[in-house]
Amino acid sequence: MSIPRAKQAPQRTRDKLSLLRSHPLFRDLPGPVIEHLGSYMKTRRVARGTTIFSKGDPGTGLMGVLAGAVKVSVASADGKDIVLNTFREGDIFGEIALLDGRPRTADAIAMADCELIVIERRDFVPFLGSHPDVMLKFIEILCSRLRHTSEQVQDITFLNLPTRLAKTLLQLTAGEEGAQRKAAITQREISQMIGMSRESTNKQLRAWAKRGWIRLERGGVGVTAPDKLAAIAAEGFDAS
Amino acid sequence: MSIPRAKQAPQRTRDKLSLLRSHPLFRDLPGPVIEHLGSYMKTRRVARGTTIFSKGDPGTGLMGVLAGAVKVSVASADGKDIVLNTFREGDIFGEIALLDGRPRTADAIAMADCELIVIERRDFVPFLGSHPDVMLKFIEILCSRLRHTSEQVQDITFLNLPTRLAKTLLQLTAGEEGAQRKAAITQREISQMIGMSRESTNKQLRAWAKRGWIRLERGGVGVTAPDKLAAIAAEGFDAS
DNA sequence: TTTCGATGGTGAGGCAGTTCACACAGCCGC
DNA sequence: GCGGCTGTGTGAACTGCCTCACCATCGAAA
Repeated sequence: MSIPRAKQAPQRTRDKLSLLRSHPLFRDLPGPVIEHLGSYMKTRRVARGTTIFSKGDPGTGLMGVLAGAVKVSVASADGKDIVLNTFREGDIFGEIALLDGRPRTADAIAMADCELIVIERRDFVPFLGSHPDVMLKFIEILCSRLRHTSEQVQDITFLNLPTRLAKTLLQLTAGEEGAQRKAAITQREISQMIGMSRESTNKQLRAWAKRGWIRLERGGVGVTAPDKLAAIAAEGFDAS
Repeated sequence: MSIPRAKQAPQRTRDKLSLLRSHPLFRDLPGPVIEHLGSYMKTRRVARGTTIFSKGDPGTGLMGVLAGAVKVSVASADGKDIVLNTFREGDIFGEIALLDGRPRTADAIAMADCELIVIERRDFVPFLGSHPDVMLKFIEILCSRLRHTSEQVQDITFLNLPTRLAKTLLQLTAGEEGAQRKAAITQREISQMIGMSRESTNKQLRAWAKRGWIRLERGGVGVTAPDKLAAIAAEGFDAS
């Protein structure tokens, strides 16, 4: 019943080729092409907390998550962090630097032990040039990223702490319908996702825990009353 | 010496084909292809304040600015606005809805009298499919939009009012080196670009005007001491 | 087993920026 | 040339969130 420890070995639920075959980006490609791509890929295991790439690095390639979870964040001059995006099993990331060849604009850090795939830019770009259908898929991905980031701008400017927190908790635990919606994440990371201080975030979480809407554990949150949180996320204020 | 009124008729400094030929998206295309594209385009004149498209509209096409300026913004439930992006002569916008076919996620409003070009999605998508090189250009554009929006997230979360304001004033007046860097824009619009209240923005502007760093007119700002503003934008605080 | 870093919990105090309530100037249309 | 609208200017009161300064607990490493 407890939230799975992040440190346990990542489950190898899929391998390189299986990720390719099931990912929308490549799903429609003929088998030989997928195997060809697979030969370019390397896999990389990283432990929780590891920096996968840093802001300013030359963007060497495209990354995919086979197992684990990754956050993409930036740090301010005075040590604060904000999370721009998170990725989990089956997602790909790092496509901006891959596509435009410019330096990475953020850090990528493993939120749990991860297994990643890496495709180098020098291998991928020529492939891309001869596969317009894949380019179209990338365009779709970029568009959805853009919609996501622009929603983040709106959330930050329009919504207050409880609203943003409720929204984020629901997103974090989405996909685990039924029994217990829970997520393995520290409160500090949550605070960085919503762009608020750890202390303020903690106080709001406690308040909801006291009402029985969520359950708090070390390194994890469980949502027990998604409807209450959804109401706050929608109303824009905490109608206790 | 005064800031040009926004209401004056837009100068027709370029026509449809000239925009196409000079825009990075199409520059490298052969002449006949450009003329082919040109036959799909319509032009549209809109007065300052006109809503060009609204959030939720089906994304019917790609827009280009022949003359004037356009802001893309979203409104919150309680009437506040935030500007996500601005476009001026030679820019194209509305490419997200064009490319992924989903509804517009923001409003586009003419900041001055404008002349626009419009290419319908149904005309453009087939063209795109047979021009991978143009797709690559769009990928570049999307990447740079993404970098811009993610920088906006960082600015909002990390920087205070003076810093964001200084940065924005410099951007607004960039490109007008030498004599007088000025921009025709209302203070309310500036406040919406930096995501702060009009009142706070006004007070900071006045403070700088008193020091002689900027000049304020009705409907415009002139930057007289760009170096001072650059210092604030860099330092992150107002070291008077 | 002890120590130490990472995580979570909590209250007091401060402040940047908001909200509200005006007042006043230009500009536009009639 | 007269309302009315838009743009600007300004102060007082308020407030959400941050900062700071702790302490408690857990887990892993030494």
